[in-house]
Amino acid sequence: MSRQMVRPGGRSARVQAAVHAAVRELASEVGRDALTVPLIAQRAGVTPSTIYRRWGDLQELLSDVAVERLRPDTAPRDHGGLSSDLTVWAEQFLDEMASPTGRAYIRDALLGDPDGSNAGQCSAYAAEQINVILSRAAERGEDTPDVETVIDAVVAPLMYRILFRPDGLDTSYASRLVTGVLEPTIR
Amino acid sequence: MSRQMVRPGGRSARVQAAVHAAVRELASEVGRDALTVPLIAQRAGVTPSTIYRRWGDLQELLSDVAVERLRPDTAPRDHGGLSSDLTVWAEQFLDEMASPTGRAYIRDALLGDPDGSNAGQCSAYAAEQINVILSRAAERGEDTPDVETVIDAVVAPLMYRILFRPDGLDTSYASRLVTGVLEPTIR
DNA sequence: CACCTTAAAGCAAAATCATTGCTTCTACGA
DNA sequence: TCGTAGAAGCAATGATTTTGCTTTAAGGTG
Repeated sequence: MSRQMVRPGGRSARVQAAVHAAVRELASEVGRDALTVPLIAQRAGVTPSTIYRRWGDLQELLSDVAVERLRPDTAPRDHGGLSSDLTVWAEQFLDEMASPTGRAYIRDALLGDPDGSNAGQCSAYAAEQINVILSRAAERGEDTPDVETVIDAVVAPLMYRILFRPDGLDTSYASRLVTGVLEPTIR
Repeated sequence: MSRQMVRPGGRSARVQAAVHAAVRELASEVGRDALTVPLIAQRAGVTPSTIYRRWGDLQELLSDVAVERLRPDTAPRDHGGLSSDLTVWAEQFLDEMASPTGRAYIRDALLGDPDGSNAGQCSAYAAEQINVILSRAAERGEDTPDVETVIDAVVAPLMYRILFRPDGLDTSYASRLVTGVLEPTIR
């Protein structure tokens, strides 16, 4: 019943692809805020009622598209050590997510998401990336925190600030968080 | 130009109060998702165009109301010690925010918020509460972390999970986070 | 391979919502 | 007390959303 569970390869899949493509195209042409269901439908060669019946409303559609765009397209780079792997990853995560575009995607993903599954997917992407980094480090014999710890200590603070306090964020904050989780000290 | 900066005591203030009240009443009567601008306008004894002119759209109005409802109505209770003060506060914070109602308010606050000021206000509320707790502890001579640290280590993880992974949250998670920030240990 | 079944898409009308120009009201300052 | 300007009301217009019904096509069955 999930929106991703359409009959693959059939007309439904074509419509989904066309609609998603239309959203991405129009978002870059006329801007995220000018999107409307009828506009998207026209570009996708589809009737508006199809979109309303499948996605419910514009927000849910945008949420779907946002999750798709927030999926990492590549495994985190290997820099030969846990510390640099995590630092680079966190800095890049912050860069991408704190940009106006990134914030818009995050908000879209959170918004049209009654059951929280889309937001959960975003979190799962981050967890997966971190898991890759930690597993690699463990194979090297490094001592590693577990994924949940990194999420609490790095991802959560980054996300919190991106969403609630977008000012004064820079990459040094990300690296400080990573340092904090990797080198626990007595305060 | 902020929405709070209306002429106090005049007609504008009455309208604002009536509209906010209408939103709260209707939200509990027909449910958050059934709210529409015309419905709210009718209940508030106001024309829809007034709402559109003043707030722009439904989302911004809901964002305003949400921030108002997320404002703590009371200072955190004093339990005589930093650890219990913070633990109780964090558990209550989680309770309120993780409920369906609380999540809806958070999302609304984040949503209709082009400039991020409403979300920033929410964060400021939490920071203020924590500041009260920490100041009290400092006066007692307790050793305290600073507000930013508590936000990173307690508030951010709670918020992250509320927003991105609403499943499997319980009060013990909140107290674990508090313990973590107050009693730093070498992992 | 032809035929059924059914989920999804198209179509079009109706309802609802959003926008806007213009008028009227009222709080505030001189 | 009066003038002014910001805010609200009103009403017409335009856009979006919803809905009943029809048509299409994917996937299963004999």
